[in-house]
Amino acid sequence: MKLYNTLTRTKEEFIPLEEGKVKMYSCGPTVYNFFHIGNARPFIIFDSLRRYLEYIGYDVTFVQNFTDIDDKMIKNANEQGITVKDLADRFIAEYFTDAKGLGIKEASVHPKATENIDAIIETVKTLVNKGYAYEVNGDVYFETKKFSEYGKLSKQPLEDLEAGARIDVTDIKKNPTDFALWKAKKEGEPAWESPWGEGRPGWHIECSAMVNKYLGETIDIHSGGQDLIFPHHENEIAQSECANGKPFARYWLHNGYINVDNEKMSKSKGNFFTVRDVSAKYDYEVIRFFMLSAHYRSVINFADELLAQSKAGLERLYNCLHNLEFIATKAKKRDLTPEEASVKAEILAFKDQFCRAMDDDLNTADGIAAIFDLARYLNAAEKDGWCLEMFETAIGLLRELGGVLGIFNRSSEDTISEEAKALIAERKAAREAKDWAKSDEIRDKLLELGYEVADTRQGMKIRVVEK
RNA sequence: GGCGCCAUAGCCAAGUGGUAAGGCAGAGCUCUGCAAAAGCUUUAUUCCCCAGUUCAAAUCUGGGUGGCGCCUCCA
Repeated sequence: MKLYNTLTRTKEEFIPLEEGKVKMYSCGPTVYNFFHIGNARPFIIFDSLRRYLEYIGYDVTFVQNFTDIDDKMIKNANEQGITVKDLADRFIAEYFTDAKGLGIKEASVHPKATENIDAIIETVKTLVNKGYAYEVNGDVYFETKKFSEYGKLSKQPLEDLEAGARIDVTDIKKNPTDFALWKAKKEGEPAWESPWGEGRPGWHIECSAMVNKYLGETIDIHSGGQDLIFPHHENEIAQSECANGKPFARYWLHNGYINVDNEKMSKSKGNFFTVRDVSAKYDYEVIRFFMLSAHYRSVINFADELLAQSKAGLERLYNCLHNLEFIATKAKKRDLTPEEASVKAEILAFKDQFCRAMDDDLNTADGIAAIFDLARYLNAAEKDGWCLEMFETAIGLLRELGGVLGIFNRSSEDTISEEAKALIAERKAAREAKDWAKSDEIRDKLLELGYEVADTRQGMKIRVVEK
């Protein structure tokens, strides 16, 4: 598999440090609010990468943190008159609700900064002892000048960064590009004991410390949004490589932004959407499918119309799947005929097409195209006499490939009310008796309840009407 | 000023040297008690513009034009 490495700005063949195993870290959310669709992109993308790596046989250890202590956490907790911990607990729970909806698997570990203060302090101590960091009035700063490779990820020479850095007259740092590892306690802030007095960790250090603790000194893949390249990931590299004296992450992966009306989504512009809000109109799964319909490094635009397009496309795939599952119930179990055997081989060839796409820097757009090609092939195939194994092959492959992308999680039954189920049964009987008047009457009744019925060759189809 | 990305049909989007994937929408057809849905077929002589390299360019090179982003918390 090839992956685009931000460190080298090229696509490289992915070779893990230890054969068959992948250690992967992805920067998680700061839990002060519901996450928005911009946050959702890396969650979905790198979940798909993880699923694909597992699919092709790797044993993946995936770590994603929760930043549960920082300026935004403190500010929001104060505004709401609750503790930082209460705020964190609430939005960690909300994270899991949305993540589950989006089909994002739980990480192997979801460490929290506040539960790893010891590891953080240890890392800061090491950096101070080795002369990479200095203390001023209870703050500890990393001295960027001491790390000659500083800027290697963002390809920004230190001099240029300094020239562009904001100069704050009250700044007590030696250099404008130095950044905080530890912040001295201010009034009303949560704090922990440390060799430099009471305080709390800086933002960047938590990731370095937790990567080290849960995955080790050198990991295979580190991922996140493009806007984390500088300064966050640059700083992580500086911290970890100076503390450990070893390479930090071998492959750096960064996803592109989501724009709204062609502008970056941001809170200051007021043009952001939380996943929770969007999920009220479009299924979580539609949001996920939308995110995967373009290459992860490209900028994508977010618009209602585009979600509607994704929804229609996903529906096409579901129709194919459900139709097959319906016909399969009538299939007989017997050996494959020679013709069936060759059709089966043609079906399985779509798996290769899918993997070729995914192997090329996680080209999910092409991967989805492979699934659409498979769906069209299956729709057009003459399936009347197929034996059970043929259906199992077709359905199995659809679910298998869909599973790598995290789709096909919908269960059709659970959203239909008991009342509607009774009416559906009644209508079925009426139709068998060719009582069209009654059939139409029940159809109208169901529509009022929010269910649209359609009579197809495969029987009665029920769909929940647009929310 | 430094670093970087993008421009392909009405819309979305792959393809990065060998003669334009896929999806949505549209059109035609099939099926059908009705309605609807679904399925099949079809839809770019052409890839922002100009010049160049090449037997061959959407793909490479140079120059334009337009758009976006990072360098400050940010996915």
